[in-house]
Order: sequence, then structure tokens, then C-alpha cells
Amino acid sequence: MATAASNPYLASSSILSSASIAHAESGGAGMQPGSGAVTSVSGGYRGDPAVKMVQSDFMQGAMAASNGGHMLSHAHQWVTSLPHAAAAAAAAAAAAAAAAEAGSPWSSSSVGIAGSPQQQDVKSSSNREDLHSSTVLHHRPSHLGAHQSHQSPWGGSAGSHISTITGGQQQSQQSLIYSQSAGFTVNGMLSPAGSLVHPGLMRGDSPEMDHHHHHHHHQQQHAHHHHHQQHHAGVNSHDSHSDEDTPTSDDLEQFAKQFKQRRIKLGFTQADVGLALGTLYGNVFSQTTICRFEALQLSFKNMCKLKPLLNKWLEEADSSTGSPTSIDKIAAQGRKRKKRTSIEVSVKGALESHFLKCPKPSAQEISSLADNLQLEKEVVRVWFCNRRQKEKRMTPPGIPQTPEDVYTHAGNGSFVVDYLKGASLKDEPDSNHTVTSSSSYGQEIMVH
DNA sequence: ATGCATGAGAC
DNA sequence: TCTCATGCATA
Repeated sequence: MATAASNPYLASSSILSSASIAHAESGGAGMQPGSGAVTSVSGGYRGDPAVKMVQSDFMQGAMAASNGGHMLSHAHQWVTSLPHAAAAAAAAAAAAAAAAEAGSPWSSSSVGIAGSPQQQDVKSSSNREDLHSSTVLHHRPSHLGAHQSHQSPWGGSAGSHISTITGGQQQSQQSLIYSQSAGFTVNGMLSPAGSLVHPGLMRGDSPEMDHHHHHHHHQQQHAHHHHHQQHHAGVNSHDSHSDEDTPTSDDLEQFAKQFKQRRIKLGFTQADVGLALGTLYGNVFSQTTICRFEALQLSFKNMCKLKPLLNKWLEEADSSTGSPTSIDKIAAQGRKRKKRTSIEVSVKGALESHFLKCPKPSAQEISSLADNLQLEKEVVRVWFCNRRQKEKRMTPPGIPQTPEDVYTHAGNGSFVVDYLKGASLKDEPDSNHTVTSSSSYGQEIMVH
């Protein structure tokens, strides 16, 4: 059998990346047309000895080590990369400031959308003194690709932004843990996160929107105690932004779009933003996350959580136009990460079909599947997990985000709309939605 | 821009 | 174990 992974760990040090030891574990046992997957190995590790191992670091290491007996029985192709460590001391300061500023960073009532192209709500008042703690924005004037896309009529959905919700605490502490603590002057309490914790999420829909009254959705499971306010519904005249309610999908969509435009105009890359967020509020984000936010490829809840932060960044960003003060980019990494296994297309197809039949295969099924496909069980398991997550994103892959170029004729694209609107049905412990296209499972959801 | 992966938390 | 939020590494 594939003896899966004959390739053991990658020696941490000294391995030169140039060598790619791609080894396909085509097993001898069963002959399969093609190897199941290739683990493209590239020397990971760009070790930086300098990077000290912070607690976080070692925590991770420990965990990884301990879990050795787990399921990754034989697959060992881990490379050491360093942990992202780092947040700067500045971050701490900033964070502290932020904390002070608003009892709850997230629940701030401030803001609305900055410069909206359209009418939109114009928030007034309720701005706090701000922290502007520093000009931590990295300037990155490099290129100004002014290719703003079209922002079309999302029309008016107006408002609502920010929410008190943001139950993101859960993981935020996690983030804090290993993203901060970069040595330096970081004191123990950098993060405000600890104090405010009111998870809970609820969602409302926008009253104004046309007539999709059939969406509802909560995508989150449980919300233990949300003392949220039910938020309006139809409400007030201008309404538009009641900071308390959860943004609607439309709000998020609009915000994301606007955010991207501004970001580009200001000359920042997604990575810059992610880093800036770290220095500003203590939570560092990767380019990936920013990218996904802009593309609405995050869960509804996640979008809601990030919006306030990005919104703040935007404010800071365009208020301090031209202020340099870039901070260094600390990119540390250093933990053992399994090499990314690339799954063959054919195999992916197989997985896709199985997914359609059963989104949540049992351990047994996974095992057999893995066996047939010559993949490690873990890989298969993870594949399904990721696949499921994908289903929950606000914007299914492949769907044009611009209403404009979209076929105006709503033939059946409606499904997409629905998807967007109700992007998340509360999920019961069991699978319940069998959405997705019916026709061809192909691999992408195609609307049209 | 995305695919595969890690880990903390909720069951 | 699964879900969720995130991100390294990649195509």
C-alpha cells in the first residue's frame, strides 16, 4: 500500500528547499490509475533561529508532538516553518488603547461606512476620540492599480453595521496567544479580548430588501446567551445603520466591495491590511483572510466579526493618508506543518461525488474511501471538512459577484441569490441541506 | 486566489 | 469528531 508516506519528516534544519522530494506514494498494493496524491515537498523551513520560541510556539509544538499517536499514524511529512509570531509590542499598546477606547472594541457604535458612494447612511456622531494610537499603517504606495471594479447597485440596502455580536472571542484568544507575545515589551495584558465576551449571534434580515422573506438563517450553532437586541425590522425611516444589529448579507457585500476599493486606492495589499490589523488591534490576519473577506468567502458570522476591524482600519487608513511609519513585517513562522498534499483531479472528482452522496461520511466510510483512493484517512477527513466549510461560505466559488455582468435574466440564478441571502441555515447536528445544484455535480456549482 | 492543514471549542 | 476561524504554501 502505499506505505503511505514513506517520506518522513522533513528535517528541519539544513534541508534546502530547492530539493523537492516529491514522492508519490503510489502504492504497490493496489494498482490505481495514478497515484492518489502527491505530496509536493518543498523545503519548508525558512527557519529563523532568531525567532524565539514563545509559549505559543512551544505550545503548538507540544501539542503536535503529543498527538503523535493520533491518526496521523504514518503520514509524516511535516515541515517546520516558524510560527507566526509576532505581533509587535506596538500592537500591545495599540490594543490597550483600543480597549480603553471602547469598553468593547467590537461593540463600538462608531462608524458606518466611510465614504459611501451612494446615499447610504452617514453616520453622524458617536465617534469616539479614537485611538489613533499610532500611525501604524504600513504605507505601501507601491502600485496603485486603479482598477476599481464596478460597484453596482447593491443598492440600497443600507445599513446596519457593526454589531455587538461578534462572538469571535473564542478564537480570538487563541490568536492572541500566539500572535502576540513576540517577546518584547509585551506585557501580559495586551488584549482587551478577555473582557468583552458576548458571543452569540443572531441575524436579522434587512427589511428593505426586496422580498426575499424567506431567508432567515443563522449559521451559527448555538449562541449561548445573547443579549442582543432584536433589532429593527422595517423600521425607522432612515434606519440604515443601527449599529446594533447584525449586518445583512447585503451590508457585508457592500462593505466588502467598498473596502476593497479603498484599500486598493490607498495602495495597500491584502497582506498589509492583515498586518496592520495586528498592530492596531492585536489580531493579525493573513493575506488569505483579507482576501476571503473581500470575496465574501467567509461564513456569515466570520464576516460580521471582521467587518468592524476592517472598518476601523479603513478609517485609520484614509485619515492618515500619507503618514508613513511602516512597521516591520514580522513574519515568523516555525511550526511543523504537514506538507500540503495535492490531490489528483480524478481523485478529487471521486471525493466530490461521494460528498454529494454523503457530506458527512462516517469514520468507516472515510477509511474505506481513503483506502480506495490511496489517500491517508486524515487527508480524506480533512477534505470533507473543508468541503463542508466551503458550502457554508457566503459566496460559493464561481459565482460572479457583480450583479452587473451577471446574467440579468434570472433564469435560475435565483438559487444563488438565495444562497447568498440565506447563506447559512442554522445547521442542525445533522446534515440537512442538500442544496447545491442538482444537475451535474461536476465540481463547481454552476448556476446557469 | 485557493487548496489543504492546524487547533481551539462545542458536542 | 466535527465545526469554525485562519493561514501556510501553492498554482
